[in-house]
Amino acid sequence: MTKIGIKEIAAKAGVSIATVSHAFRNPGRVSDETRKKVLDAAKKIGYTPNKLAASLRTSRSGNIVVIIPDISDSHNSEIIKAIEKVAHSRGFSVLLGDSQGSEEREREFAAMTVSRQADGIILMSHRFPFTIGEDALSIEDLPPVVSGCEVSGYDGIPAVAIDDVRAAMDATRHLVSYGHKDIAVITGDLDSTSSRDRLEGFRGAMSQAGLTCNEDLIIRAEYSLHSGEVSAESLLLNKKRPTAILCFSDEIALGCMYALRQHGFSVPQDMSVMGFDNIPFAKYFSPPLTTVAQPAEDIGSACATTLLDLIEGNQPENLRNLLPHKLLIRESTRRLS
Amino acid sequence: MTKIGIKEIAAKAGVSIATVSHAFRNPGRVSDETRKKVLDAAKKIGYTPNKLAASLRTSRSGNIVVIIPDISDSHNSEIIKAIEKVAHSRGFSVLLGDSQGSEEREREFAAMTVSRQADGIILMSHRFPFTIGEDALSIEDLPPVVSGCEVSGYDGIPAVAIDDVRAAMDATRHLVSYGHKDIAVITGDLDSTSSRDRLEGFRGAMSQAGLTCNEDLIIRAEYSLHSGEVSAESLLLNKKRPTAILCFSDEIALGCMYALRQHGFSVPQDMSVMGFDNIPFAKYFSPPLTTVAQPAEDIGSACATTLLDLIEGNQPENLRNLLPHKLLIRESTRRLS
DNA sequence: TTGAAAGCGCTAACAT
DNA sequence: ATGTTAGCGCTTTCAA
Repeated sequence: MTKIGIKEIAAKAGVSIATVSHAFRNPGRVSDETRKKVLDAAKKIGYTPNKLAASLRTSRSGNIVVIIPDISDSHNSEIIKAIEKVAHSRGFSVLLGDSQGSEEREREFAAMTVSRQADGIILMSHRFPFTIGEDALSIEDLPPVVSGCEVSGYDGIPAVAIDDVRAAMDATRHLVSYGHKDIAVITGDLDSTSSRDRLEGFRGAMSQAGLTCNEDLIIRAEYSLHSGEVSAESLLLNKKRPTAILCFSDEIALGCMYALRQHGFSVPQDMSVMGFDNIPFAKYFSPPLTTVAQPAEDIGSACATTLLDLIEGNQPENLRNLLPHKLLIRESTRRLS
Repeated sequence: MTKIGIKEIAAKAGVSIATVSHAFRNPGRVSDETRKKVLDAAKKIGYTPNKLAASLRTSRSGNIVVIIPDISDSHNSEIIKAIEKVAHSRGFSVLLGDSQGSEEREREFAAMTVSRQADGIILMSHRFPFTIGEDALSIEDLPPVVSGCEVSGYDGIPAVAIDDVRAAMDATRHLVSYGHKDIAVITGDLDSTSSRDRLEGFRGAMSQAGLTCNEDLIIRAEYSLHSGEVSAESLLLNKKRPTAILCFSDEIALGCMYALRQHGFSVPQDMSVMGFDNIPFAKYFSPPLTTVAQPAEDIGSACATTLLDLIEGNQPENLRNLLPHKLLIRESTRRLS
């Protein structure tokens, strides 16, 4: 099979390569007749443009990379699915940057913009993968980046998120309204702004309610089933037991409920448990999980839309796009009587 | 900031551009001294090679695309995570091809190989996204493809999978050994070989046990929580109720248990439920789900390894790579007494 | 409306 | 060991 490119089509259609190129991407600049001729020739000969060559020429790869700590986390995979959907609809492809929490990998993925493999970055990690100066970059010539989870310390970059402080307050108030006073919390990584904000919201709501937080009941964990399980166990060792546990992710909450069950506690009779995210499984669990829903799909879409706008040269009007959260009261929390 | 490329480094280091190129990719062909000079210059000036240009020249994008019906399905996301891991370790990037079940999208993603955006395809969907002849391709010049889930009808392409027939037999035998005779099954899409194979395994094991399958108890569904829920409800309408339900995915099983609970049935007291896959949540569920574990991570790694070998010109020795499954008996099935 | 021609930044013969 | 040079396949002025 002889290699086929724009040249072969040009020959076949009896036009110049420039015309072939135009026929494909600037249909307006060629007569309908020639365009048809070209398209026919292309179809007949089975031609697909080499996107690499076009990308090199235009310095536009048509790819975006999404840097995400763990793609198998349910909440994350919902988001990335939404990202892919809008990217695809706008002619972009998405490169998967599962960093497994490693900063080095995050930087490698981020570097794909400088090696021209990607035109922009969606950052679902809390670290910023460039060092101004050291990467020989000034802040102006950072590649297009949007954060989907509140990067710490870089105010210039657009971010999409929920209001974590208020979301955690809402969650806490729910527990308080159910009569809980001894409330434990299992956080995510406190390096991330979102976890810190949620903790702040929790403390705020507690103090507004005139309740004191018992610091021994605040466990720092990771967003995973296993971490939830382990954390719950350590909580059970505490001499002062909580009556409710607020978990900063549904996976944590589910792991937590598992551990509780293993140790003979039933939820919500013996202890109330709340999650965060509203992953699809939350509703199906037994008991169905009370949680603060994040609009995962909207977050993903908004990230992608913002990034693509940025790539296409439109600054977003507001850098902080706060999406609404929603308290979902199901059956894992109960009113203390 | 002036545009910087290999030329600038060459100038800065006082060598030719060929030498710069070699310094980066054929370290053996330059003296240590010059190489150091080049690397220093590159570092000082903040240079990263333009991979697009290299790709165009070598016709190797360094990308693979994974076509998958739903990336937010837990089992799938485990697999894709493993794929990403080995791809990354071998210097490849992965393009996400979430097809949402659409054949058209699958073809679009597959076409990324012909437009040179990807060097190969991992197919987690059961449809083959090329039509020999129509895509003006003969079977020889298909791009490198490996299937992670038994594509129907294309024997030539390497596949990685478990032995679905035997896996389903093992599952069925477990149920039978627990005294179940009226066993329902909720399948996945029967267009897929794996679902059909599982069904075949089920029937085989039933007949080996001298039991007859009640066709009314075989429900065709999709691999999702919701589909499991709906299917279980339709099962409950049946006049002859099963004592056990074999689900062809854990998500189906979890959805199924939810529906059962909603209707006042408790698992496993009133009905036994089994899943397939062993997604991380399976163990954490209440009751913990009895299931047939698939080695998701190994499947992903094997797919990626095979594909990359293929891309690098090595034919795999065997086209069918069958990985072991494992029966995991937990608490969602009970012995009939 | 169409075509000629100059690259995009790099790789890899081939020559020195 | 290093340099010269001819492209990879396309886009895009600029001129006809």
